[in-house]
Amino acid sequence: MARRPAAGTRIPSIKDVAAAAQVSVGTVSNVLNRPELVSPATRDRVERTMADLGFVRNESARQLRAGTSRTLAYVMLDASNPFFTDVARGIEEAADELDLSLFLCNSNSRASRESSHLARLQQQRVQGILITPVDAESEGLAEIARRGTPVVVVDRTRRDADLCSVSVDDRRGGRLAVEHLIELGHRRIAFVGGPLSIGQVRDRIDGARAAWRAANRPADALVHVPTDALTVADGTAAGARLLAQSSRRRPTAVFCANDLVALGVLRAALQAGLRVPDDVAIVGYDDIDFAAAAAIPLTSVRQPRVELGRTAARLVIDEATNVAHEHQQVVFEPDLVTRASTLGVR
Amino acid sequence: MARRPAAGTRIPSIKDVAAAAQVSVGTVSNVLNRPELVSPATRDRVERTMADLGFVRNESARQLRAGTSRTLAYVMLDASNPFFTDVARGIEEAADELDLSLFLCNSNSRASRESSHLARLQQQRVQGILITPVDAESEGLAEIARRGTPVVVVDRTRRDADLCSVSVDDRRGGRLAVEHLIELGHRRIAFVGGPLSIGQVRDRIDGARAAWRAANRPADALVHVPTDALTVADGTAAGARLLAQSSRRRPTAVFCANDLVALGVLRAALQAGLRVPDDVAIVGYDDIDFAAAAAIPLTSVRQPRVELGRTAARLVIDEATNVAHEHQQVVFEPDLVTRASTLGVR
DNA sequence: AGGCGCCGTTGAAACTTTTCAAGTGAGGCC
DNA sequence: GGCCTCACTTGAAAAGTTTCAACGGCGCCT
Repeated sequence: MARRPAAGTRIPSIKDVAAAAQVSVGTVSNVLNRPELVSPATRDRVERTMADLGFVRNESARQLRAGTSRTLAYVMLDASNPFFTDVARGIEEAADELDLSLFLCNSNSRASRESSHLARLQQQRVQGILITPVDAESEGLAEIARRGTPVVVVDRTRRDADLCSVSVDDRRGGRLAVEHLIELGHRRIAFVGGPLSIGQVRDRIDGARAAWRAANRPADALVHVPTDALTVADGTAAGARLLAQSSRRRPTAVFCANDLVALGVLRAALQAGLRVPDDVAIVGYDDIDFAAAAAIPLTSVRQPRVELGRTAARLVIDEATNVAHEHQQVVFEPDLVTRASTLGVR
Repeated sequence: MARRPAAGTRIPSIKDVAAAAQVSVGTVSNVLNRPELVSPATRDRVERTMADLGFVRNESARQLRAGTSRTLAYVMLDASNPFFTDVARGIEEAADELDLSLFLCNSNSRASRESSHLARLQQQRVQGILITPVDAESEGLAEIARRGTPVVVVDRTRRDADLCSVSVDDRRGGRLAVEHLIELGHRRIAFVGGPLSIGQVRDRIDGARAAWRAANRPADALVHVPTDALTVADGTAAGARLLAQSSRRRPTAVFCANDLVALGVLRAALQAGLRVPDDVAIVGYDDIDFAAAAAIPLTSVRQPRVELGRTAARLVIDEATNVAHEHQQVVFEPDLVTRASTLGVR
C-alpha cells in the first residue's frame, strides 16, 4: 500500500508534498484550492503524493491566513434537556448547508462555565456564537459582539435590540396552557417550576396568571410551587408535596414550567395513586419527544425547536457575512398540543 | 470607559498591543505566557493596554506555532439519547481538569456525517478524538491514529488492540437482565431492539440467549422483535405489535435493547391496558434518568456512563502526551437496577 | 577601574497556508 | 527570426503567536 510516515513522525505539510512531487508549494496549494489552474498531469501527481504521504490540511494555518474560521458554536444551557439538543439539531442543519462545522458547548446553567466557553470561542475566532444564556441581559454578550464576533441569543429575547435573538413567546405559551385548563373547568391550579431567575420560567408564569385573571379567577387559586431546577427529580419532589394535600385543597390541574418537571409531577401523581387526568390534569412545556411517549401522554406547549435553531443559525451567518445586517428579534408563536394528560382517553 | 476599536475594525494583535504599550512583541507574549519573567511595572502597563484595546489572543496562530490544539472532540452516535450526553459529561469533567475544550459532534448514526466530522477534526489538529463509532471495526479509525491523532473508541470494544477502547460488557448486561427474569419465573420472554448492525444490540441479545440457554429454557421461548432504530417511537410500535397477541402467546416479560425502546414498550403496554409488571414485566438498558422517572420506574441495566467518558478522556490524553503509552481495552461491568417494572410495588 | 552575573527586554526565526505578481516556455503569427 | 499570447508554475510575502539567543544596564566583587 501507500508509504506512510512512521508513528511519531510530524504530519507532512504542503512543503513536504511539494518536495516529494517536485513542484512548488504554490502549486500544491493551487491543487487544493483552484485545481482548474493546474495541468491535469501535475494535479494527478500532486494528489497521489498527498495520498501517499497522508497529508492533512492544517486548519490553523488556513485560518490564520484567512482571518476567520469555518465554525459556528452553540453554547447550550443544559445538554441533558432534549429541548436543547433539538435546537442544536436545527442549528446543525443550517450549518451543514453552508459547510460550516458546529462546536457544541454546555454551560450547564453555570455562569462561570459559560464565560470560559465564550472566552475560548472568541480566541478560536469562530464565525459566530449562538447561545442560550444564563442571563440574557448580560453586558458581556454585547461586548463580544462589539469585538467582532456575532452573537445571537437563542430562546430568550433581549430587551434592548443590540443583539439578534430568536425566541418563542413564553407569556403566550403560559396563557395557552391555562386557557385550556380554564376551558376544561378547572378552578384550582398550580404552576410548578423555578427558579424565577430563569427568564423562561418568569414569562410562563406571568402568562398563566394573566389568563387566570382574564377569566376572573381569584389569584390565590393559582399557586406557584417553586423548584430549584427544571429537572425530573425536582418535579417529582414538588409533585409529591403538592399532591399529598387533601383532595379538597389539592389543585385539579398542574401546569409545569417544562416537560421534565411535568414528567416528574406525572410520576408523583401515579405513585400517589391519583388518576390522570381525572384526579389531576397535567400540562407540560416544550413538547419534547418524551412528552408524547410518557405513560400518560402529556398535553404540552409546543415550541418550534428545530426551526428556532435553524433561524438563529441563519441570523448569525447573516451578521457575519452581510455588511448591511440589521439586528432582529424573531419571536415564534407556541401552540398547545392536547393529549391524554388533560383530556383522558377519548 | 476603555477605548475600543470601532465596529468593523480588525481585532488588535499582539503587535498592536506592543506598539501601544511601547514594548516589543516578545514582551507582550511573555506577559501572556510567562508573566514571572516580566517586571511588575511593564506587566501592568501591558495588561492595561490589552484590556484597553480589547485584545483577544488568536488561537490559530498559537496552535500553528505549537503544532497542536488544546481541544478534545467527542463524536457521539446520537445526541438525543441521554446516555450519550451523560458520557459527554464525563469527558467534559476530565477535559476541564486539564483545561482542554471539548468539541461535541453528532454523527446521528450516519457513516457519512461521521467521516466528515472526522476529516474536520484532523484538520483542526485536535489533541485527540473520542468516538462512539457507527462501525467499531472501521479501518479509517486506525488510519487516523496512524496519522498522529489519538483515537479512543467509546462504548465499543475493538477486536484487535490497535486502538484504545472503553466499554461496558454488553453480553454480561444481557445475561444479568435475563437471569433476573428467569429468577422471577418468566418462561416466555422477548428481546426488543435493532438493528443488529449495532454491535451493542448484538452483544446484548447474545448475552440474553446465553443466560436463557444456561437455564435450559427452549430457544424459541425467547423471541427477538427487531426495530429499525433504538427510539421511543420504534419501541412503542414494536411493543404494540408484540403485546396485541393473545395472553397465551404473549411473552410475560420484555427485555429491551435500551431504555428509550423500553419506555416505548412500557407505553404500549399501558395503552393496551396491561398491568406492569403483573401482565408484562419490562427491563431496559442504560439506566438513563428517564428510566427511574418513568410512570412505572424501569428495571434497567446500569452502565457507568460518566465514568466511561472520564476514563476515555484520560486514555486519549495519555496517548497524546505520554510517549510510553500502550493501548488498553477497558471493560466496565454493568449491574442491574431493579425497580417496579419487574418487581411491582413492594 | 575592570570584570562578572543577573534581570529585563529585544528582535528574528519558525510554524503552515494562501495569494499574487512575476517568470518560463511552447506555440502561433507575421 | 522576432514577437505575442497563453497556460502553467514559481517564489516571496503575509497572517499572529511563541521561543530563544543575544543584548544592554546595573550592581557587586575584587
